[in-house]
Amino acid sequence: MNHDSILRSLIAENLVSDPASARGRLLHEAARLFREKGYERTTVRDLAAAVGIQSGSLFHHFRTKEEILKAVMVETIRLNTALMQAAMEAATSYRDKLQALVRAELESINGQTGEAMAVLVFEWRSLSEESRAYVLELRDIYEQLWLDVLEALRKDGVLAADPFVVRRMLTGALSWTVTWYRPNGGLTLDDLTQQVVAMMGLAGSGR
Amino acid sequence: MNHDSILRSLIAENLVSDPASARGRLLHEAARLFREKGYERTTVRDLAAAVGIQSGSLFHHFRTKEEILKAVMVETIRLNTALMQAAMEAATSYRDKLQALVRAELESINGQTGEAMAVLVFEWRSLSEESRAYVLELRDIYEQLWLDVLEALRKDGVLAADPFVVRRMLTGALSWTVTWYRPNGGLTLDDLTQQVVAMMGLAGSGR
DNA sequence: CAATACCAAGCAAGCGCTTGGTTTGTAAAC
DNA sequence: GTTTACAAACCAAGCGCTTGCTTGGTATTG
Repeated sequence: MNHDSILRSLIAENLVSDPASARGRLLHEAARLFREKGYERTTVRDLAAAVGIQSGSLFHHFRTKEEILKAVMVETIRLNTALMQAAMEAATSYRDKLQALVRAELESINGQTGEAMAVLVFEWRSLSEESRAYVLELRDIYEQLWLDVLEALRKDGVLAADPFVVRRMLTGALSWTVTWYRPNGGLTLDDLTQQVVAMMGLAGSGR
Repeated sequence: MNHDSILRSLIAENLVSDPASARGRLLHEAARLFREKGYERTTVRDLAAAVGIQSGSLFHHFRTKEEILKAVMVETIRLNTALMQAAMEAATSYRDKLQALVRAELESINGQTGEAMAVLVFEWRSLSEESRAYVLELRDIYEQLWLDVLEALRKDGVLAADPFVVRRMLTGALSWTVTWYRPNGGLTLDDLTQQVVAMMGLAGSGR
């Protein structure tokens, strides 16, 4: 299962919007603007202008501005959970599974869904109580993928530290790359992946 | 030089505000509110109410709301740069210096200045162009402390990875602790420091 | 008696969102 | 193959409210 076929099946199940649809294009522009200026500094007029409609017309697609933020986050988590699951299942050893997870998360943060991932990291405070609860629920599924692999590595004696702590450190380190990593800086995502794995004393598993 | 004496000398040089002064109390409350709700969602009325004055009276102390954000950030960097410098100079070996830096940064993120540090991480987009340039200038001084130590460790062959990459990964991992670490969770900052150092293959240097 | 710190009141601008009505796309009815 | 029906998509206008900030005046302090 490659990136495109996973995306297509999620669209078919109505779990994420088709990027070509009106809704999909709006969500893409929203992610870009939220990332660039922050949710609060982005006005509904900005959002509307970005897709070439009047501000009032937005409210035929979403009931509130916050619902747009929620949709950006929810669809991003859904897509990346699916991508991550596929990347992980393709690997055989737990060491390779971890490397696949790191690579996939770096990809999701610095690739196509990067803007939306940054929104997910930086704008969660602008969510309402209920939206936040729902997003956290989805995030837990995502996080469990990591913990399963890290716990297996620990049982095998490959990992000495607490899986929870390690996962949290990795979350910070990887998501922070969004603030500094630039693909055309001579450093590939594979290079980065290698450095991270090496940093954990798990180097030498090939690339 | 301990924490208090460093703070006092910075106050004497007018580089940070006395926490007991009107300005200092306002900045402390501002950091708390910016952290809790975000800069944009915090109104000047919120800020004024937090220190028990009218919203208009704020503008006798600061010309704009943004100037308050800038002051929170600038004073926090100044204080933590000084604290970090002291912590580092107290250590003898480079390995111990790194451990001291990690410990000091965890302290700054999760201790007294934690709220302000979180603001520094999450709210920089709300700064004006000029303020941002100034804050970045101060940050560069701070970052150089880290790079000097990491580069020395690399020359000694203790560290295999690129100091820039390592520092950035550490920045992410450590600043992210602000979102999950709770001191009364059975995990001390010393424990965390140990785990970080161990994660880098530099364990066994005592605590 | 000057400077500092504050209050009470409110302005202009920008905000999310609503409203009433028009255009566009689609598909059945004739 | 034109007409009719109807919903979805959109526009133009603007309402009600909140925002950062200003103003003119009054205590408080050394």
